Amino acid sequence: MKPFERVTIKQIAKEAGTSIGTVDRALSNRPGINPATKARVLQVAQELGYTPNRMASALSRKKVLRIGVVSAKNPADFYSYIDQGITQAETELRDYGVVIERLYSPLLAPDEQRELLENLDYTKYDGLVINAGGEPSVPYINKFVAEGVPVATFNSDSPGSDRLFFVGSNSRQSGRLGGEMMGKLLGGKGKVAIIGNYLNTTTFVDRFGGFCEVIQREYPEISIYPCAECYSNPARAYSIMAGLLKEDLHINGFFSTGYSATVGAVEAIKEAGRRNVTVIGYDLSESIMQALKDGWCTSALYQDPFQQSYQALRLMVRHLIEGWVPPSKTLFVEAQVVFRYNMDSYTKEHLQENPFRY
Amino acid sequence: MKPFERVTIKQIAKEAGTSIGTVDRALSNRPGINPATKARVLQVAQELGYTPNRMASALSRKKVLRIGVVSAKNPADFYSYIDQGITQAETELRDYGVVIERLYSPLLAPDEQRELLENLDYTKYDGLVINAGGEPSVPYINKFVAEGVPVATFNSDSPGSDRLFFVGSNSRQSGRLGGEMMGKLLGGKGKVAIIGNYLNTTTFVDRFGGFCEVIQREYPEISIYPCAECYSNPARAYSIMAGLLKEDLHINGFFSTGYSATVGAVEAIKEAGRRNVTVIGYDLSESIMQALKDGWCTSALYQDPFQQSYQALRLMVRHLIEGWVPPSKTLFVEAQVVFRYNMDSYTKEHLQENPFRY
DNA sequence: ATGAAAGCGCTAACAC
DNA sequence: GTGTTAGCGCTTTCAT
Repeated sequence: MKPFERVTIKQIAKEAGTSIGTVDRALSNRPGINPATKARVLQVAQELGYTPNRMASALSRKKVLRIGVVSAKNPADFYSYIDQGITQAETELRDYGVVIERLYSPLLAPDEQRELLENLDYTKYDGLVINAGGEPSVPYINKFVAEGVPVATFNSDSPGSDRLFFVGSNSRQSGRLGGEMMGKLLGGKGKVAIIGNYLNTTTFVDRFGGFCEVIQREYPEISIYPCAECYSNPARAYSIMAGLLKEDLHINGFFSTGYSATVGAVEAIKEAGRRNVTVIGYDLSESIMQALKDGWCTSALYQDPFQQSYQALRLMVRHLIEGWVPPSKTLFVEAQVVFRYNMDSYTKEHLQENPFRY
Repeated sequence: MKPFERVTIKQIAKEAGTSIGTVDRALSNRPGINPATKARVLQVAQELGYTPNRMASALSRKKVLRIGVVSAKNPADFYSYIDQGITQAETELRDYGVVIERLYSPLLAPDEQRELLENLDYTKYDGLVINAGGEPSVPYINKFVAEGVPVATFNSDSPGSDRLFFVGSNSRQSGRLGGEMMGKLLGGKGKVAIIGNYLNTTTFVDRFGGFCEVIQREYPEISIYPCAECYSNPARAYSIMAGLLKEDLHINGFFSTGYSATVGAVEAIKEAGRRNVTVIGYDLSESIMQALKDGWCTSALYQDPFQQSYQALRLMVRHLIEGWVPPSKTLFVEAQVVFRYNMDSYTKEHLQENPFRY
């Protein structure tokens, strides 16, 4: 229990033979300072190993940093995890004077997002963190940035935009992982069918591409059955799968690259009672967890939505407070491999009472 | 950009018709206050929805919270990850006036830890976070706690002690996961050999128990070959494995429940050129990652040591500052399933430049 | 261009 | 038992 030991601006002022006001001007890059004094102060700060006290800074700012989070409400199954990440960031960042405002549309549909962004009073915010709706959201993001409000995207990106960074998953990488797992689980031979939500989305293309890359290179005895598209409709995925299973094409593996595709596919396999097929899906929900438990789904690849919103917010605050800039425009959170016996960590109840996520 | 909107003690004081000093006495549970006034103040605080401003609190404390972290240096391969977690916690918690002191012995051997704890001037610390050495460390931990210095353990526990909580992995659960993966990767049949570091440690017993539980219940066609002990010596694990492979007992799976066991086993399999065996190991290192890449190791179960030290520190600070108490004495971090194509996220380089771990 | 001073919300020391 | 006051390190405003 000793007094604070960190270097303060006061010490720098003394050392540099000036006042704390001037030190602040130098450190915070504010105008009204002689370049020579500025250089000297910076030099001293460097030598003393000064690190700013973020708490004192936030306290004296006397203003809150207001951050708007644009996302959706449904399907609640999925978005509640995102919301939990936001809540976590909210409680942690409150100490830094950060206030978060949720701006949710019912769905993450292009129209709904457009309307929301159209009517958004962006001048109220010091930063915007957006679960973006792809191409249609680009002009809005660019406008916000042009007007001086930094934007970060998460979960779903708007690649061409001027956003500062994107926090999400590496689809190509997770596709490769899926390929490897499928290859190993099938013992290197068989026939696998692939079903996706929309075949023309980059998410599908990347997951599919990664999957095929590995299968073709490392598991030549596994063939890939041409893929089907279910338009994010579990019922459609179900009927496609049911059809495939009936034809008996000796398919022993299914790779479904999206949430809805996984739900529908699993349902069909359960209905057909086919225990001898290996199913690798994406994302988690009550129904997928049940399938994991009952053995109708072999494994799920999960890209922790909690982490995506949580980290995007943390980094935006770092940008706003410390002027941090990302090393890359795209920041990937690790995909989690979920089997039956490590599934419990991802149930909603578990997450809610997880002491590490408070 | 508006002024702070949170309720302050000043507002509570005004509302309760008293001074901020009294409010503080009530809120911080300090003596010298009339029970009646205290109740009234608490009531008002409750009504106004007061949340303390941790920044202002840390600032005005004028003291640092000094936390000692007891751990080891070697094998550096492993402990450097633990150290990274400590560094992360250190930078994040610095704002809260937390100073961390590293107290590392060369190895985590009973004698070395005992000596370190014996000579530890625990009165210097507000809290101690210990990578404990099991039973031998219990009396020391109990003494520290008795003398008023709270203790938390991480990575390795001292179960019978008075520590506030333990942050580590759930061995039984990861054993089950290993069993499930082995069962699925072997297509439900075969013979698997198990090798561990010390057969009488709880870690081994739990991992082994979880593994057998699942294999016996769900994969009756898989037989388990009696286990071998390698005393944390890779060379010994190597010779055991080489022997087993030579005898040709039709073993097609290996489950190694510890780091050294995994390293040695993988080496033997590589030497024998046996591609047809499935190996599930524990932990990660340069050599294991190389084996994953070359296909000599199928998958590794990884209990993120970074998270263990990082979270233990965070929670200890929460305890010290907010009086938080854990919901359970044992807090588990999730085991990660690592294959070749998601391995990169766990390389040291990747972790170092990971923007989420700064 | 620079210095002095007020004050953010809280704790701790000191008066009464 | 209670009120008052002096800071913690920083930002901001107002003099100079």
